Amino acid sequence: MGDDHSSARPLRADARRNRERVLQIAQEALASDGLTISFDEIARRAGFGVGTVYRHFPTKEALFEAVLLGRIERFVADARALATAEDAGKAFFAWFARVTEQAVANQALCDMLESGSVLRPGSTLEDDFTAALGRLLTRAQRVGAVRADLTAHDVRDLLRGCLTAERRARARDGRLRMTDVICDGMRARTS
Amino acid sequence: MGDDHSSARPLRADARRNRERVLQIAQEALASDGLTISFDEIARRAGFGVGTVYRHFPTKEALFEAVLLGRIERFVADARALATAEDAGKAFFAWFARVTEQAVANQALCDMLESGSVLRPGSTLEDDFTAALGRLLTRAQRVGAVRADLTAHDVRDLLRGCLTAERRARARDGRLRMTDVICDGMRARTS
DNA sequence: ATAGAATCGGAGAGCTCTCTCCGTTTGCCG
DNA sequence: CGGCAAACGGAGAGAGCTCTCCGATTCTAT
Repeated sequence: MGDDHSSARPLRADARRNRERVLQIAQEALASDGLTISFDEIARRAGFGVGTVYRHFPTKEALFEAVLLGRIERFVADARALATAEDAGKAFFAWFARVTEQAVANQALCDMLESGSVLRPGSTLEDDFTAALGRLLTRAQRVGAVRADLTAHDVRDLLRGCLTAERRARARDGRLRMTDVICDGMRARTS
Repeated sequence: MGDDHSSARPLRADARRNRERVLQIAQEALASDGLTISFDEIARRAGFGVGTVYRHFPTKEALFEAVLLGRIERFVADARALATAEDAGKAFFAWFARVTEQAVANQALCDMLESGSVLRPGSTLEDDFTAALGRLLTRAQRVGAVRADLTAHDVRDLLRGCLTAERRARARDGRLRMTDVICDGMRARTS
């Protein structure tokens, strides 16, 4: 997923190793500390000079994207895979719970999903995310599993809120899942 | 509220005027920009040197508390006033919606309610808030209006999440209220 | 009006953060 | 093994933030 601009020239062996190490450490640091962690701090934890890290990733944002974009792309892929499931209601709620579950364990992922746009303007990932979500939603609404007045953007916003709530609840004791409550709220009231 | 340490000596007339102006500007700045706004920026907007603002409020936090604490105290007071309402379910949901409604219009209030503790450690406001909320909740649960498995802390966390979601939704178009969905999720499923 | 106290203004200390630059070190190939 | 391109390290520029200090200014009591 990196910015290999491949076919240019293969990285020297030590450089490739170091690049991997930076990604590994950045991944851990982002999961525990979120997007506010400083670039210097990541370099320090990885045991490199800050210049070395900048050699591999030209900006802080580039490094963070290298770590996190794949995770979000997988959410989109999951949604697409579930778009043909038999039970549309179950598929929708399973996806919602799965995204929450994964994101809650990763501070930076939460920050990114909660923030205004997943990426710097110009990317289409945010749109892909909402579109894939929208297909799950529409099918679930068609079978009467989800309130008909919700849009994909509404669900997107509820997901943000769910992350905020669930993360807090987990920090306390994790007994009750806030996600359950919010999913219940999205269910159609037909029955 | 204020740190008047009254009965010391009355402020000079110009100083009192300036103090009021700082509070006024800070209130507006916090509502629109949230807790991340800088102290210098508030001084600039108010048209004062930064030293003047520090004369009135010894730290950034002190200024922010002077602006925001009263708002949160009013939420607590509202909850206490509603604790004797006839319809316990209606009282609970009305309070929840009221807090959301007020906070959503004020970025800094959201930041404060969503952050870990309302105040620096040592204050009891956070506890008062949760306790007052808890009384509304218990009464609503007793009449079967709210899921029995929710605790006051759960509702506190759902409120945080609701603010995140609702603020986003409002920024889009404000048609559907995310608060409705989350309140529905909190309702008992008895019927 | 005037002295003296209260208040103001803003330069700047000290901190953190992102990112650059370049002298030093290291891996690679003939 | 020798030489050179590639990679490394970290000092430091530059920006932003909180907060302090003290000379300049303004109010007020007499």
